[in-house]
Amino acid sequence: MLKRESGSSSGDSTWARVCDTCRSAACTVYCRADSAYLCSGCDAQIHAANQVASRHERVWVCQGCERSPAAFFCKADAASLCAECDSDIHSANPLAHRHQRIPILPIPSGAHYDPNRSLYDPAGKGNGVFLGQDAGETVEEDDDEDEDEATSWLLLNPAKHSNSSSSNINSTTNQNNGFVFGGEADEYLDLIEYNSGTENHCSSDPYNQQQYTVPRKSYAGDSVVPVQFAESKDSLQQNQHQQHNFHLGLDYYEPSKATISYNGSLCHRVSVSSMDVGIVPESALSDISISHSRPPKGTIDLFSGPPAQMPTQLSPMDREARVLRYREKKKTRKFEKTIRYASRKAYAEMRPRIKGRFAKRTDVEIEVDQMFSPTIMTENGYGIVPSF
DNA sequence: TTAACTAACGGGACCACAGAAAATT
DNA sequence: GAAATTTTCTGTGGTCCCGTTAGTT
Repeated sequence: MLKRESGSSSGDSTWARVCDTCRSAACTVYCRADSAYLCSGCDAQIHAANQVASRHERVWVCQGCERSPAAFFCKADAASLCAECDSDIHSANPLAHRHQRIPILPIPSGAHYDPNRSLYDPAGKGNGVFLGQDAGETVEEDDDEDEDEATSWLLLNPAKHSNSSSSNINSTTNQNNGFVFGGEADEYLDLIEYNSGTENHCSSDPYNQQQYTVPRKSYAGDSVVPVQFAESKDSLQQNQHQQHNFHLGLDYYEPSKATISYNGSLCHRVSVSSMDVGIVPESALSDISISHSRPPKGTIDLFSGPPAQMPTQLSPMDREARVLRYREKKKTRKFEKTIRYASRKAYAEMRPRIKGRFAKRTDVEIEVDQMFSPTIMTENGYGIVPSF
Protein backbone atom coordinates (compact mmCIF):
# COMPACT_ATOMS: atom_id res chain seq x y z
CA MET A 1 0.00 0.00 0.00
CA LEU A 2 2.66 2.42 0.96
CA LYS A 3 4.90 3.28 -1.84
CA ARG A 4 8.19 3.47 -0.09
CA GLU A 5 11.60 3.25 -1.49
CA SER A 6 14.28 0.98 -0.31
CA GLY A 7 16.08 2.40 2.64
CA SER A 8 19.23 3.20 0.86
CA SER A 9 21.44 5.83 2.30
CA SER A 10 21.71 7.70 -0.92
CA GLY A 11 19.18 10.21 0.22
CA ASP A 12 18.08 10.95 -3.29
CA SER A 13 14.58 9.80 -2.73
CA THR A 14 12.01 11.72 -0.82
CA TRP A 15 10.21 8.57 0.22
CA ALA A 16 10.49 7.26 3.72
CA ARG A 17 12.94 4.56 4.43
CA VAL A 18 11.76 1.04 4.58
CA CYS A 19 12.98 -1.43 7.08
CA ASP A 20 16.41 -2.70 6.21
CA THR A 21 15.41 -6.16 7.30
CA CYS A 22 11.97 -6.90 5.99
CA ARG A 23 12.08 -4.33 3.20
CA SER A 24 8.35 -3.92 3.41
CA ALA A 25 7.37 -1.83 6.37
CA ALA A 26 8.41 1.71 7.04
CA CYS A 27 11.24 2.01 9.49
CA THR A 28 10.56 3.45 12.89
CA VAL A 29 13.85 3.17 14.69
CA TYR A 30 17.49 3.41 13.84
CA CYS A 31 19.88 0.99 15.45
CA ARG A 32 23.26 2.55 15.86
CA ALA A 33 24.99 -0.70 16.58
CA ASP A 34 23.67 -2.31 13.44
CA SER A 35 23.59 0.90 11.46
CA ALA A 36 20.21 -0.22 10.32
CA TYR A 37 16.78 1.27 10.02
CA LEU A 38 14.18 -1.09 11.37
CA CYS A 39 10.45 -1.31 11.51
CA SER A 40 8.77 -1.91 14.82
CA GLY A 41 8.31 -5.58 14.20
CA CYS A 42 11.86 -6.25 13.14
CA ASP A 43 13.16 -4.07 15.92
CA ALA A 44 11.32 -6.10 18.48
CA GLN A 45 12.30 -9.34 16.86
CA ILE A 46 15.98 -8.56 16.47
CA HIS A 47 16.61 -6.79 19.71
CA ALA A 48 14.70 -9.25 21.79
CA ALA A 49 16.66 -12.14 20.40
CA ASN A 50 19.41 -12.01 22.96
CA GLN A 51 20.85 -9.90 25.71
CA VAL A 52 23.55 -8.40 23.56
CA ALA A 53 21.16 -7.30 20.92
CA SER A 54 18.81 -5.89 23.47
CA ARG A 55 21.52 -3.46 24.54
CA HIS A 56 21.78 -1.93 21.11
CA GLU A 57 21.21 1.76 21.18
CA ARG A 58 18.30 2.79 19.06
CA VAL A 59 16.69 6.11 18.35
CA TRP A 60 13.45 6.99 16.66
CA VAL A 61 13.38 7.88 13.04
CA CYS A 62 12.49 11.46 12.30
CA GLN A 63 8.76 11.84 11.85
CA GLY A 64 9.27 14.67 9.47
CA CYS A 65 11.48 13.24 6.77
CA GLU A 66 11.24 9.66 7.98
CA ARG A 67 14.73 9.16 6.73
CA SER A 68 17.08 10.19 9.47
CA PRO A 69 17.49 9.34 13.13
CA ALA A 70 15.61 11.72 15.34
CA ALA A 71 17.69 14.09 17.36
CA PHE A 72 15.09 16.09 19.20
CA PHE A 73 11.63 15.66 20.52
CA CYS A 74 9.25 18.58 20.23
CA LYS A 75 6.80 18.59 23.08
CA ALA A 76 4.43 20.91 21.34
CA ASP A 77 4.30 18.93 18.14
CA ALA A 78 4.68 15.66 19.96
CA ALA A 79 7.08 14.65 17.28
CA SER A 80 10.56 13.27 17.04
CA LEU A 81 12.59 15.18 14.55
CA CYS A 82 16.03 15.01 13.07
CA ALA A 83 18.19 18.08 13.33
CA GLU A 84 17.35 19.22 9.85
CA CYS A 85 13.61 18.86 10.17
CA ASP A 86 13.71 20.39 13.60
CA SER A 87 15.53 23.32 12.18
CA ASP A 88 13.14 23.71 9.29
CA ILE A 89 9.92 23.29 11.19
CA HIS A 90 10.73 25.39 14.17
CA SER A 91 11.99 28.30 12.22
CA ALA A 92 8.71 28.61 10.37
CA ASN A 93 7.31 31.21 12.68
CA PRO A 94 7.89 32.70 16.12
CA LEU A 95 5.32 30.45 17.70
CA ALA A 96 6.92 27.38 16.34
CA HIS A 97 10.19 28.80 17.46
CA ARG A 98 8.96 28.71 21.02
CA HIS A 99 8.31 25.01 20.96
CA GLN A 100 10.29 23.32 23.60
CA ARG A 101 12.47 20.58 22.28
CA ILE A 102 14.54 18.15 24.16
CA PRO A 103 17.31 15.93 22.94
CA ILE A 104 16.46 12.38 22.24
CA LEU A 105 18.66 9.85 23.83
CA PRO A 106 18.91 6.23 22.82
CA ILE A 107 16.11 3.90 23.63
CA PRO A 108 17.15 1.97 26.69
CA SER A 109 17.90 -1.66 26.55
CA GLY A 110 15.02 -4.01 26.77
CA ALA A 111 12.55 -1.48 25.51
CA HIS A 112 10.57 -2.20 22.44
CA TYR A 113 8.29 -0.39 20.21
CA ASP A 114 4.68 -0.33 21.19
CA PRO A 115 2.42 1.42 18.74
CA ASN A 116 -0.47 1.52 21.14
CA ARG A 117 1.15 3.84 23.58
CA SER A 118 1.46 7.53 23.40
CA LEU A 119 4.66 8.84 22.03
CA TYR A 120 5.79 11.15 24.66
CA ASP A 121 6.06 10.89 28.35
CA PRO A 122 6.61 14.43 29.58
CA ALA A 123 7.54 13.28 32.98
CA GLY A 124 10.20 11.09 31.56
CA LYS A 125 9.04 8.29 33.71
CA GLY A 126 9.07 5.45 31.40
CA ASN A 127 8.35 5.86 27.77
CA GLY A 128 8.96 8.06 24.85
CA VAL A 129 11.96 10.22 25.41
CA PHE A 130 14.76 9.60 27.76
CA LEU A 131 16.80 12.36 29.13
CA GLY A 132 19.17 10.40 31.24
CA GLN A 133 22.76 10.16 30.32
CA ASP A 134 22.68 6.42 30.51
CA ALA A 135 20.38 4.18 28.64
CA GLY A 136 17.47 3.31 30.76
CA GLU A 137 17.95 6.20 33.07
CA THR A 138 14.99 8.40 33.38
CA VAL A 139 14.86 11.91 34.64
CA GLU A 140 11.97 13.02 36.70
CA GLU A 141 10.77 16.40 35.70
CA ASP A 142 8.54 18.61 37.64
CA ASP A 143 4.90 18.53 36.81
CA ASP A 144 5.24 22.24 36.79
CA GLU A 145 7.28 21.97 33.70
CA ASP A 146 4.37 20.45 31.88
CA GLU A 147 2.21 23.31 32.88
CA ASP A 148 4.84 25.77 31.91
CA GLU A 149 5.28 24.09 28.63
CA ALA A 150 1.59 24.12 28.00
CA THR A 151 1.50 27.76 28.90
CA SER A 152 4.44 28.67 26.79
CA TRP A 153 3.12 26.87 23.82
CA LEU A 154 0.22 28.95 22.74
CA LEU A 155 -1.07 26.72 20.04
CA LEU A 156 -2.11 24.02 22.37
CA ASN A 157 -4.97 23.79 24.69
CA PRO A 158 -3.01 23.72 27.91
CA ALA A 159 -5.54 21.70 29.76
CA LYS A 160 -5.87 19.16 27.07
CA HIS A 161 -2.19 19.02 26.54
CA SER A 162 -1.56 18.58 30.16
CA ASN A 163 -4.31 16.10 30.62
CA SER A 164 -3.31 14.05 27.70
CA SER A 165 0.23 14.03 28.86
CA SER A 166 -0.65 13.10 32.36
CA SER A 167 -3.09 10.52 31.23
CA ASN A 168 -0.43 9.06 29.07
CA ILE A 169 1.83 8.99 32.02
CA ASN A 170 -0.70 7.26 34.11
CA SER A 171 -1.66 4.79 31.52
CA THR A 172 1.65 3.95 30.07
CA THR A 173 4.41 4.55 32.48
CA ASN A 174 6.04 2.09 34.76
CA GLN A 175 4.97 -0.73 32.60
CA ASN A 176 7.93 -1.80 30.61
CA ASN A 177 9.52 1.30 29.31
CA GLY A 178 7.43 0.81 26.27
CA PHE A 179 7.73 3.06 23.33
CA VAL A 180 5.27 4.38 20.97
CA PHE A 181 5.29 5.80 17.57
CA GLY A 182 2.47 7.27 15.63
CA GLY A 183 -0.92 7.78 17.14
CA GLU A 184 -0.96 11.36 18.21
CA ALA A 185 2.58 11.81 17.16
CA ASP A 186 1.90 13.65 13.97
CA GLU A 187 -1.30 15.28 14.93
CA TYR A 188 0.30 18.62 14.73
CA LEU A 189 2.16 17.97 11.59
CA ASP A 190 1.05 21.11 9.94
CA LEU A 191 0.91 20.23 6.35
CA ILE A 192 -0.41 23.57 5.39
CA GLU A 193 1.60 25.77 7.63
CA TYR A 194 4.67 23.78 6.96
CA ASN A 195 5.42 25.57 3.76
CA SER A 196 5.28 28.91 5.42
CA GLY A 197 8.57 28.25 7.05
CA THR A 198 11.49 30.46 6.38
CA GLU A 199 15.17 30.09 6.74
CA ASN A 200 15.95 28.68 10.04
CA HIS A 201 17.51 30.80 12.67
CA CYS A 202 16.85 28.53 15.55
CA SER A 203 19.79 26.67 16.74
CA SER A 204 19.45 22.99 16.59
CA ASP A 205 21.27 22.82 19.79
CA PRO A 206 18.77 21.41 22.22
CA TYR A 207 20.27 23.24 25.07
CA ASN A 208 19.61 26.48 23.37
CA GLN A 209 15.94 25.78 23.67
CA GLN A 210 15.89 26.52 27.31
CA GLN A 211 13.20 28.61 28.73
CA TYR A 212 14.09 31.94 30.10
CA THR A 213 12.34 33.99 32.60
CA VAL A 214 12.00 37.67 32.07
CA PRO A 215 14.28 39.83 34.11
CA ARG A 216 12.83 42.07 36.71
CA LYS A 217 13.12 45.53 35.39
CA SER A 218 11.20 48.66 34.95
CA TYR A 219 9.45 49.20 31.72
CA ALA A 220 9.03 52.39 29.87
CA GLY A 221 6.66 53.32 27.14
CA ASP A 222 4.45 50.42 26.18
CA SER A 223 6.13 48.11 28.59
CA VAL A 224 3.85 48.44 31.47
CA VAL A 225 2.81 44.97 32.34
CA PRO A 226 4.16 43.56 35.56
CA VAL A 227 6.03 40.35 35.24
CA GLN A 228 5.57 37.31 37.30
CA PHE A 229 8.74 35.41 37.64
CA ALA A 230 8.81 31.77 36.97
CA GLU A 231 11.48 30.88 39.40
CA SER A 232 12.68 27.41 39.25
CA LYS A 233 11.73 25.39 42.22
CA ASP A 234 13.74 22.47 41.20
CA SER A 235 17.29 23.11 42.11
CA LEU A 236 18.39 20.03 40.30
CA GLN A 237 16.84 21.22 37.13
CA GLN A 238 18.38 24.60 37.66
CA ASN A 239 21.75 23.06 38.07
CA GLN A 240 21.25 21.18 34.89
CA HIS A 241 20.41 24.37 33.10
CA GLN A 242 23.44 25.99 34.54
CA GLN A 243 25.57 23.17 33.38
CA HIS A 244 24.09 23.34 29.94
CA ASN A 245 24.61 27.03 29.78
CA PHE A 246 28.11 26.64 31.02
CA HIS A 247 28.93 24.31 28.20
CA LEU A 248 27.44 26.70 25.73
CA GLY A 249 28.99 29.78 27.13
CA LEU A 250 25.66 31.16 28.17
CA ASP A 251 25.05 33.30 31.14
CA TYR A 252 22.53 31.69 33.35
CA TYR A 253 19.85 33.99 34.56
CA GLU A 254 19.27 34.22 38.23
CA PRO A 255 16.18 35.97 39.44
CA SER A 256 18.14 37.84 42.01
CA LYS A 257 20.15 39.48 39.32
CA ALA A 258 18.87 42.32 37.31
CA THR A 259 20.22 41.36 33.96
CA ILE A 260 19.95 38.50 31.63
CA SER A 261 22.02 37.65 28.70
CA TYR A 262 21.82 34.78 26.38
CA ASN A 263 22.21 33.98 22.79
CA GLY A 264 19.69 31.23 22.57
CA SER A 265 16.21 31.21 21.25
CA LEU A 266 13.25 33.03 22.65
CA CYS A 267 11.77 30.20 24.61
CA HIS A 268 10.83 32.57 27.34
CA ARG A 269 7.78 32.19 29.43
CA VAL A 270 5.70 34.89 30.93
CA SER A 271 2.97 34.21 33.37
CA VAL A 272 0.79 37.24 33.41
CA SER A 273 -2.89 37.11 33.98
CA SER A 274 -4.16 40.32 32.57
CA MET A 275 -7.57 40.06 31.01
CA ASP A 276 -7.85 36.68 29.45
CA VAL A 277 -4.78 36.82 27.35
CA GLY A 278 -1.13 36.48 27.92
CA ILE A 279 0.73 39.71 27.85
CA VAL A 280 4.38 39.92 27.15
CA PRO A 281 6.27 42.93 28.35
CA GLU A 282 7.42 44.92 25.41
CA SER A 283 10.84 45.75 26.59
CA ALA A 284 11.37 42.13 27.28
CA LEU A 285 10.09 41.44 23.86
CA SER A 286 12.50 43.82 22.34
CA ASP A 287 15.23 42.14 24.24
CA ILE A 288 14.40 38.67 23.17
CA SER A 289 12.93 39.15 19.77
CA ILE A 290 16.02 40.44 18.15
CA SER A 291 15.89 37.77 15.54
CA HIS A 292 12.57 39.07 14.32
CA SER A 293 13.26 42.71 14.35
CA ARG A 294 13.33 44.63 11.20
CA PRO A 295 16.69 44.28 9.58
CA PRO A 296 18.53 47.40 8.70
CA LYS A 297 18.40 48.58 5.18
CA GLY A 298 21.09 47.18 3.04
CA THR A 299 21.27 44.02 5.02
CA ILE A 300 19.96 40.64 4.15
CA ASP A 301 16.92 39.47 5.97
CA LEU A 302 17.77 35.96 6.92
CA PHE A 303 14.14 35.16 7.46
CA SER A 304 12.80 36.20 4.15
CA GLY A 305 14.31 33.36 2.27
CA PRO A 306 12.46 30.78 0.27
CA PRO A 307 10.02 28.70 2.21
CA ALA A 308 11.09 25.35 3.41
CA GLN A 309 9.94 22.57 1.22
CA MET A 310 7.45 20.20 2.66
CA PRO A 311 8.58 16.63 2.72
CA THR A 312 7.03 14.80 -0.15
CA GLN A 313 7.78 11.31 0.95
CA LEU A 314 4.27 10.72 2.19
CA SER A 315 2.08 8.43 0.27
CA PRO A 316 -1.23 9.91 -0.86
CA MET A 317 -3.16 7.96 1.74
CA ASP A 318 -0.68 8.83 4.40
CA ARG A 319 -0.93 12.43 3.47
CA GLU A 320 -4.68 12.35 3.41
CA ALA A 321 -4.77 10.75 6.82
CA ARG A 322 -2.48 13.38 8.20
CA VAL A 323 -4.49 16.15 6.68
CA LEU A 324 -7.61 14.74 8.22
CA ARG A 325 -5.96 14.50 11.60
CA TYR A 326 -4.67 17.98 11.21
CA ARG A 327 -8.08 19.36 10.40
CA GLU A 328 -9.68 17.47 13.22
CA LYS A 329 -7.11 18.75 15.63
CA LYS A 330 -7.40 22.20 14.22
CA LYS A 331 -11.06 22.26 15.13
CA THR A 332 -10.32 21.52 18.72
CA ARG A 333 -7.48 23.92 19.08
CA LYS A 334 -7.85 26.78 21.43
CA PHE A 335 -5.67 29.71 20.67
CA GLU A 336 -4.68 31.92 23.48
CA LYS A 337 -3.82 35.26 22.07
CA THR A 338 -0.67 36.78 23.36
CA ILE A 339 -0.63 40.49 23.81
CA ARG A 340 2.86 41.77 23.35
CA TYR A 341 2.09 45.42 23.62
CA ALA A 342 -0.36 46.08 26.39
CA SER A 343 -0.51 49.77 25.76
CA ARG A 344 -1.37 49.21 22.15
CA LYS A 345 -4.18 46.94 23.24
CA ALA A 346 -5.41 49.69 25.51
CA TYR A 347 -5.21 52.23 22.75
CA ALA A 348 -6.95 49.93 20.32
CA GLU A 349 -9.78 49.28 22.72
CA MET A 350 -10.30 52.97 23.27
CA ARG A 351 -9.99 53.90 19.66
CA PRO A 352 -13.17 54.83 17.82
CA ARG A 353 -14.30 52.42 15.17
CA ILE A 354 -16.50 52.34 12.16
CA LYS A 355 -17.68 48.85 11.31
CA GLY A 356 -14.85 47.43 13.27
CA ARG A 357 -12.24 49.47 11.54
CA PHE A 358 -10.29 52.11 13.31
CA ALA A 359 -11.60 55.55 12.59
CA LYS A 360 -9.99 58.90 12.82
CA ARG A 361 -10.64 60.71 16.02
CA THR A 362 -12.23 64.08 15.97
CA ASP A 363 -10.65 67.00 17.74
CA VAL A 364 -13.27 66.72 20.45
CA GLU A 365 -12.46 63.11 21.05
CA ILE A 366 -8.79 63.92 21.25
CA GLU A 367 -9.48 66.56 23.84
CA VAL A 368 -11.60 64.15 25.81
CA ASP A 369 -8.88 61.58 25.65
CA GLN A 370 -6.38 64.09 26.89
CA MET A 371 -8.61 64.77 29.85
CA PHE A 372 -9.54 61.24 30.81
CA SER A 373 -7.06 58.87 29.29
CA PRO A 374 -4.63 58.80 32.21
CA THR A 375 -7.42 57.78 34.51
CA ILE A 376 -8.70 55.18 32.13
CA MET A 377 -5.30 53.75 31.62
CA THR A 378 -4.71 53.49 35.30
CA GLU A 379 -8.06 51.87 35.85
CA ASN A 380 -7.31 49.38 33.18
CA GLY A 381 -4.27 48.40 35.08
CA TYR A 382 -1.74 49.31 32.48
CA GLY A 383 -0.46 52.20 34.48
CA ILE A 384 0.86 54.29 31.67
CA VAL A 385 0.21 57.83 30.70
CA PRO A 386 -0.49 58.23 27.02
CA SER A 387 1.38 61.04 25.42
CA PHE A 388 -1.22 62.60 23.23
C1' DT B 1 -24.87 7.74 -5.79
C1' DT B 2 -24.21 12.25 -7.45
C1' DA B 3 -25.14 17.08 -7.94
C1' DA B 4 -26.87 21.33 -6.26
C1' DC B 5 -27.80 24.26 -2.65
C1' DT B 6 -27.43 26.35 2.01
C1' DA B 7 -25.49 27.23 6.48
C1' DA B 8 -21.61 27.44 9.29
C1' DC B 9 -17.02 28.31 9.93
C1' DG B 10 -12.37 30.28 9.54
C1' DG B 11 -8.93 33.33 8.07
C1' DG B 12 -7.41 37.50 6.23
C1' DA B 13 -7.97 42.41 5.25
C1' DC B 14 -8.98 46.80 6.74
C1' DC B 15 -8.67 50.90 9.50
C1' DA B 16 -5.83 54.86 12.79
C1' DC B 17 -2.32 55.68 15.67
C1' DA B 18 1.40 55.27 19.42
C1' DG B 19 5.83 54.09 19.87
C1' DA B 20 10.14 51.71 18.72
C1' DA B 21 13.86 51.46 15.68
C1' DA B 22 16.41 52.83 11.81
C1' DA B 23 17.95 56.39 8.86
C1' DT B 24 19.21 60.96 8.03
C1' DT B 25 20.80 65.57 9.10
C1' DG C 1 31.41 60.79 16.98
C1' DA C 2 27.28 62.50 19.28
C1' DA C 3 22.87 64.53 19.33
C1' DA C 4 18.62 65.81 17.22
C1' DT C 5 15.28 65.07 13.83
C1' DT C 6 12.81 62.49 10.39
C1' DT C 7 11.23 58.32 8.37
C1' DT C 8 9.75 53.65 8.45
C1' DC C 9 7.59 49.95 10.41
C1' DT C 10 4.92 47.17 13.89
C1' DG C 11 1.07 45.91 16.62
C1' DT C 12 -3.47 46.49 18.41
C1' DG C 13 -9.23 44.98 18.11
C1' DG C 14 -13.89 44.70 15.87
C1' DT C 15 -16.10 43.89 11.77
C1' DC C 16 -16.72 42.47 7.03
C1' DC C 17 -15.78 39.63 3.12
C1' DC C 18 -14.79 35.57 0.81
C1' DG C 19 -13.35 30.86 0.37
C1' DT C 20 -13.85 26.31 2.34
C1' DT C 21 -16.32 22.70 4.56
C1' DA C 22 -20.22 20.18 6.28
C1' DG C 23 -24.86 19.04 6.00
C1' DT C 24 -29.24 18.63 3.59
C1' DT C 25 -32.30 17.90 -0.28
